[in-house]
Amino acid sequence: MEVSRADLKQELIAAGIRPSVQRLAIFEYVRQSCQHPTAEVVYEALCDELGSLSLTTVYNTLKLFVDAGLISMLTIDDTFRCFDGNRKDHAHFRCNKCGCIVDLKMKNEFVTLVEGLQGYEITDAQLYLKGLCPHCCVKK
Amino acid sequence: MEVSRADLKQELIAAGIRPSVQRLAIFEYVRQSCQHPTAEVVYEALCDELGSLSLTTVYNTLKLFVDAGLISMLTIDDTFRCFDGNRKDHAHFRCNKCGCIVDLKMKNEFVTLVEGLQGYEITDAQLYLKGLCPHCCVKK
DNA sequence: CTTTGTGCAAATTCTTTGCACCAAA
DNA sequence: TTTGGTGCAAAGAATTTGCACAAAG
Repeated sequence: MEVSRADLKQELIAAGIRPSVQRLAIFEYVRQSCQHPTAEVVYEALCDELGSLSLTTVYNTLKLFVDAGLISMLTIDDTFRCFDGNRKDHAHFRCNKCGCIVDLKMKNEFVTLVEGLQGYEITDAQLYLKGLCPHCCVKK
Repeated sequence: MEVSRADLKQELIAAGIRPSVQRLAIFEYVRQSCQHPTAEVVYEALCDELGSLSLTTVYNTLKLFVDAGLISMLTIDDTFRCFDGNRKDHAHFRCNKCGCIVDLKMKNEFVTLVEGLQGYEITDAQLYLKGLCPHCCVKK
């Protein structure tokens, strides 16, 4: 499952994005993370490693990746945006109690569920479920 | 399809919410609107009608309704929140070009599409599709 | 009277912008 | 040497908070 830095670098180049040190580090971090990090979290995590990094660069870079379709932005929590490097088709669940965000596998593609899409061109889809996660259900 | 003010008032009372003039007007507006208004839009629309109304009250009230499960909040556009009074199970589409947000009918419930929900308690679901609407597809 | 609702102004937070400096092709 | 990237400080925008006054039970 682990992808090499060289592969990630190639992926950036293929998308027409120059692989600067910052960009590659941010790309690697978001792609390998299972945590759906916010820009702030990415920044904190890479600050030391990179020696120099600004939050502005993180914001710029994440936006660049989203626009290029390399990662996606989640708005499942209305109080912050987070980012997802998982390229597989999947849904998201957010626990109302502990705030965890987890990936869920799909039985089928999103659009199969929707009627009347004639004439639409769909480029992105997100299914957000909210409630209580198994852990929080128990001690409810 | 049109619901009377009296019915909406009863619905508020049933939810344990006192039907003040402002609350009833906001509730009616969001329920009857097909436009997925933002707090700002609700405010602008009702300012004249009510004579006195503050944006704070609109924010407070919409939050109250969402928490009571009377309406839902959409985060399909990451730059603003909007609200939806449509109680039927449906998905949303947002056009990347013109910004319109439209309701889409579902063939099935959201959860039927997702695997591994054992142990989860789902209280809310949103399916967001993005791309180009038929109108913008044509003149693309 | 006592609790609840409203609304102004100020504060907060997340994100973007303008601009100067730096780095790579 | 020209184009593109980074990062600081400041601006911007959406939402929330604190507090005083008004209204309803």
